[in-house]
Order: sequence, then C-alpha cells, then structure tokens
Amino acid sequence: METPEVRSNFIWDAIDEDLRSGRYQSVHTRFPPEPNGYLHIGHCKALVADFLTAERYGGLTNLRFDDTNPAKEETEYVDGIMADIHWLGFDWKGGLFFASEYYHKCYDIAEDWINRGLAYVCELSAEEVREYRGTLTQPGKNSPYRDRPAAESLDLFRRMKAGEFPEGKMILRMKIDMASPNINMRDPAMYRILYKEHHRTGKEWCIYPMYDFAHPIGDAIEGITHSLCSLEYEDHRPLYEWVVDKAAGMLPSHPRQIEFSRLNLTRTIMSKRYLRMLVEGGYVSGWDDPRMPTLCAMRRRGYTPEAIRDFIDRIGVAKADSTVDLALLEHCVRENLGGTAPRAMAVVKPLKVILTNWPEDKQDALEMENHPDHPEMGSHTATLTREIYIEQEDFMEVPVKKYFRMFPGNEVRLKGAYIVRCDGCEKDADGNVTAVLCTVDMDTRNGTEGANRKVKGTLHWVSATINTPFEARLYEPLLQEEAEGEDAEAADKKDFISRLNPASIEVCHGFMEKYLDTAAPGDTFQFLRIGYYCKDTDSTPGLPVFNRVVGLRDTFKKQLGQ
RNA sequence: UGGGGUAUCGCCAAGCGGUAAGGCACGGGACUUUGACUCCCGCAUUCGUAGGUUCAAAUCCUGCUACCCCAGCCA
Repeated sequence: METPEVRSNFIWDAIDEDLRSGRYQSVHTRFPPEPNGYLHIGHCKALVADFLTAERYGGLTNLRFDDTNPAKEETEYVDGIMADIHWLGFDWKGGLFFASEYYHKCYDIAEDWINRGLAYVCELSAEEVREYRGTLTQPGKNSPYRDRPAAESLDLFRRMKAGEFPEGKMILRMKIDMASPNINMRDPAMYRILYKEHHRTGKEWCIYPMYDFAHPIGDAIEGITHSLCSLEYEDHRPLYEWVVDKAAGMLPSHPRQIEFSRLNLTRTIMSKRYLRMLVEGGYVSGWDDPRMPTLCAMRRRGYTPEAIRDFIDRIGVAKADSTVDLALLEHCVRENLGGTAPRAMAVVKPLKVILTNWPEDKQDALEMENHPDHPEMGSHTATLTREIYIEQEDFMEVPVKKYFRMFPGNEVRLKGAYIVRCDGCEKDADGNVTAVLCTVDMDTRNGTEGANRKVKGTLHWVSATINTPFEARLYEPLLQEEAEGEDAEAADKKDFISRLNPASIEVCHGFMEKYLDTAAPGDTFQFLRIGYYCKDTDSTPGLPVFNRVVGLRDTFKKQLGQ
C-alpha cells in the first residue's frame, strides 16, 4: 500500500513558519458558518481546510455559528449544518459555540473601548454615514459625533441596549481613521439596534454586534490560532488585527487570519441568496431537492462523503480565483462508487423482449456477482423468464453504424445469462416497437463452455414477471447556462431563473431485480450501463424510488457523434 | 482614477535561482459477460507582457497589461 502523499499548501507553509518562529505553539481552528441556510459544496472547501489543518498539527477545530444577525438566522439551519458536517465525517472536537454566547463579552469590550476613546455612538443616519464614509478614491470625513465625550457615548450606548431608541437611530462605531485608503477602517460599525428575536437569545438583546467586531473577538475568546477565511476578507485583515489588538488585555489569544480562494464550480449556483430563491420560490422541493448543490441534497442523491472529500483534496488550496470543472467532481464520485457500489440490473425505460424458444413456465435462477472486482461482496440470483425487459436504447430495428446491441439478425449476450439472437420485432398500428423477438442459444448458459463464445454486445435485463416496479428519477443538478455577453453579470432574479437548465429532472417507471428490494435508503448501486443509482432516503413505503447519482461516461454516444 | 489581491496546459495545481510534478478534460491504442472500469501512449522548448540582473530565472529586480474584492447599521 502506498501512502497517498498529502500535498502541502501555502496555508500550511505559513503555519509551519509560525510554529518554527514560535509565534504559535499549537494550532486551533474554527469553522464559522452563519446559520442562514444549508451548507453547499462550496462550503466544503473551507470546512475541510479548517478541520484538516487542525488535524495535521494535532490541534482541534471548533464549530462556531456566526449568529450575529437575528434577521436571517434560524435553528433549522443550525441543526442541518451540524448533521452535514457529521455526515462528511468531521467532528468539532474543539467544541460547539455560538457567537451569540459572546454577546456579554462583546458588550463589555464595547464599554471599555468607549471609555478608552476607541469607540463612539454615532447618530448619523445610514445615508449620512455612507456620505461621510467617502468613496473609493476620496477620503471620508469625521462624523460630528466622533469626538463627543466618552461619558456621553457610554450613556447613549447603555440606553441603546435598554431599548430606548428605534432601529437605525444610532450605532456604535470604532474610532479608527476616516481617511484610511482602506474603506473598512473608516470607523466601521460595531453595534446596531435590531428589534429582532434571536434564535438563541430570544428578546434579551436589541443591539447586535457586527461581524467585523464579533468575529475576531470570538476567535480570540476560543483561543483560535489560525482563522481561515475566503479572499473577500483580505482587506478586513487590518481591521481584524486592530480589534484583536485593542481587546488584547481582555482576551486569551491573538489569532491570525489567513485567506484563500473560495470554490466555484462550472455552471453551479454557489450563492446562498440564489439557492434561497429557488427554495422559497418553489422552483425546487426544498434545500435537499436532489438537484441542489447543497450537501443534504447531494447526500440524498447518493454522493458519498468520501467522494466529496477526495474532490476537495484534489482541487487544492490557493489564492487564485478559480472555477473547477464539474467533471472533476463527477469523476471523483464515479471513482468512489465504481469501486464500492454493488452491481445490479434495472431497466429504466423498458422494452419487452420475448424469448420465443423459451418454455412458457421455465425459470432459470442465475447467479450474478455483486461486484466483478470484489468476490467477497458475494452474489445474488436473477431469474430469467420467457418475457424480459431490456432498455429501449438497446434495440434498433435499423442499426446505425458501429451499433452492437440488439437488432434483427444480431446476437448479443444477456448479462450473466445466455446469448440470444434477435429475429425481429412486433409493432403497433403507429409503427412503434412493442416487443422484440429473440431466440435463446440454450447452449450458452453463463458458466458453461458454450458461454465462452464472444459476442460484441452485452445487455442488462429484468424478468417481465419476476421484478419490482420502481420509479427512477434522473436528476440533473440545477445548472446555469453560461451567461454570455456584456450584461452577463447584470443577471437579476428573472435572468437567473431563466438561465437554469429546464430539463433537470426526468421521472421513469422501470423494473428492477427483486434483489434490490432489500436496499436500504441511501444504498447506491451501479445499474449496468445506465449509471449509479441511490435509493432515495426520502422514499416512502410502496413504490421504491431510485435517484441517479451520476451517469457513466458514454463513449458510445461520442462514437456515434451524438 | 484609492486600497487590497491574483496571473504556470481547456479546468484545477505543484514549483520558492539550476533548466516545467500531478489530477480532470481531451486524443490514440489494448482489454472487456457493464461501449463502464482497468491498462498503456500522447498532451506547456514554456510559465500574462516588455525589459533587466545572473554561467543559469516560472522563480530576483523594474515597467506595463488583464482579472477579482472593498464605499451593508450583511457575513
């Protein structure tokens, strides 16, 4: 066994240096989602980076919900996110926390800063604050409230907390530098008034700390050493440092923020805002609709945690903006499933075949291996009868060139059974093929000498009398058409919806082997030639539902120029 | 036109002064009771660009260019 080489990255290089220089003695990370939606594939990159980084250095990772905006957050998401992290195989050994647990600490620091002249209550309106902030090229100007006495700010701040003022009336601001070329340093807001019930603290507070204040404080309280985040926070880093510095006396650690590029996947919607629109607009059945790029949806669709982690491992971590080809994700899924999923036969789009020389009542129980490379996975029985179903696409009355499945005059092998010759077909009044007629070569039963004869094609099949009907859902992930043209980014809600692939779901009524009756929700099988299918965890008793995870590579279609 | 970043094969990504890893995709071939899988073979004389330093540069220096992020009382 070769030990897969764990590739280093620039973050680990930086941490190696921090450890070498003595800046830190250990490593402690945190994964800080805001509970305002479910985790999607894009979050996995940060999640894996946080957990694996700590693991690499023998440290721990905290799960901290960044719940500082009660207007958008809900308990449902907290529970969902925790379930998803566990499903991926990670555990917050460092502990479970909520930014809201630090409200009191944040408040104390705020009062301290007011007293030290580092913060002040500003009564400018939101519009005025924007005007005073200046622009990208012009410096801002000081708020007229900037130099009010600390005692005055303190009094106002306490009354803000007491609920004496309406939302928007005033905010608490850090006193940094209104002329800074970095806009984030122009006296950023620390606290705003919000009469919203918080999913954890209820009505206890009517003032809530902003991310730029609460996040570094939370990191420092928890003793985080390396605070990993995405690139857009790069110019918040000086602010992060400022907050940690000013609060140093009241907090145990001085964490370091390191940024890396977030994951983008070709044609995949990776914005919580848009995903929320799909859910709330009823375009999908929910966050776990198998067409969604959320983890809960991918799980339901049959993606494995192993495949996703392998994918994240392969894309690497760097600082360049990048968009990873969806094909890589699908490759990882196929590779993982190909080696582990039991094989089974099911016909998704059935076409009846009558074995004309097969006795009416004859049943032949054939042994089918569960996996060609893993004998230890055992085998099961499939029963051949006079009438069977094959896939519609496996028969052509008039074959195209290089077609070596079933057509009149051609011989094919029924997987694990016999070689049959196609003699013709029956049609209805409209000319549609209703049944195909074949003759079985009785000397070619699987396992006998005669079976060693070579034929070009092999087809999967299901008995027409001994089977279980099921519903196959061929989900395609919701993908966006590549937005072309100059106005590509001006995609408003309408454009966004209209650019989604329309035929992203196809429901088929097929037949599967009895063997599949024993499948448990979540079990995935490779249906011969037609792809990987997962028993839907959402299926109800009765008609079983299998979702397609991902299709097989189809070189056949390419050869035919389709 | 302020500030912060990034530029290595179609897509990711190693490389950290000594003469371009790897994966995906793609092309060709072998094998095949899944046209899958597997297996071979091919795929950057060149690292955004123009100069400079050096025996030697993707790696150092300088100047350009392109793209991304920032003007929420969101995170």
